[in-house]
Amino acid sequence: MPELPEVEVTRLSFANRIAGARIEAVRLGKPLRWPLGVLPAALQGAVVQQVRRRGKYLLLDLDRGLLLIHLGMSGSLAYAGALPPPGPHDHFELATSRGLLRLHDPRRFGAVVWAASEADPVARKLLGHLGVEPLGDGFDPLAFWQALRARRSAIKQVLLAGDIVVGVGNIYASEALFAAGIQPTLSASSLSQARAERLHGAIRSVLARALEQGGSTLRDFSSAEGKTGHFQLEAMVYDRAGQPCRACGATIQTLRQGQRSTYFCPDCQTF
DNA sequence: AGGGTGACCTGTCGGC
DNA sequence: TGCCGACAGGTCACCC
Repeated sequence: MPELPEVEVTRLSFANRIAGARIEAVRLGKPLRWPLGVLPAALQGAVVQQVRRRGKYLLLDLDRGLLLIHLGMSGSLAYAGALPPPGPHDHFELATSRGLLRLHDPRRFGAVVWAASEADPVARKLLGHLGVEPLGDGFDPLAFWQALRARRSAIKQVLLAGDIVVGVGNIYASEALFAAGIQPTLSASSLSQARAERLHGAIRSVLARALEQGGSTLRDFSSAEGKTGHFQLEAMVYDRAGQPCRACGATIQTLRQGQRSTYFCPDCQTF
């Protein structure tokens, strides 16, 4: 479910409410990804100071260390004063002085990892290679083009790799490439400066619009306060194979890149 | 180092 | 109805 917009929507939906909460108990379900050490008993009694986001990771800053939460493919958080009894896919829960924070993740590709700090090797392994934040000041058009020039893979796969720019997943990669008029199979290194700058703008505008719409809810995504997203209703290409392009009427096509589906318009994406 | 592949998991859907 | 393969919002370890 979660690309940058969904993760950010999730963050915004509980960050203010959980700030200052003291962790009173931890409940674990089945193991998630990267069981990097057992969550330390020190978690108990720790106070959540703020919630940040880096790429698709949520970072809960505690008064001792930080908790990295990744939603994987199927994860979502819920945060409320009370929640229904945990189900078979609820694999992590914090009981705090201000309510319950629960991770629901059927496929268990998500992760909850504690690190002493961001300099901790555990945190660096997960965050250290990440590219720039697409909605931040560090996402520069010229630097983006120069980074792309060094990569011979297909532009779609370079976007997904996340080491140049973070947060763009399978939905928004297809959408941004459509908005920029670029064929997903084009080698990243062959983008002109003008096209790279257009893609830079497209990534920003697509992610910002998705954020405004509360993210995309394809199956079961919802924010920590239970709200679903609506961006999927205005997707131009994602999950629209065989349907007419909303811009030109041509039939939306699909192909596989790195075992992921890519959607594109053969008439609008010609560069 | 960049690039390609398989692996991790569970649920759902379409076809036979 | 039942079974079986393909596919689903991500990312890492592992090869060359």
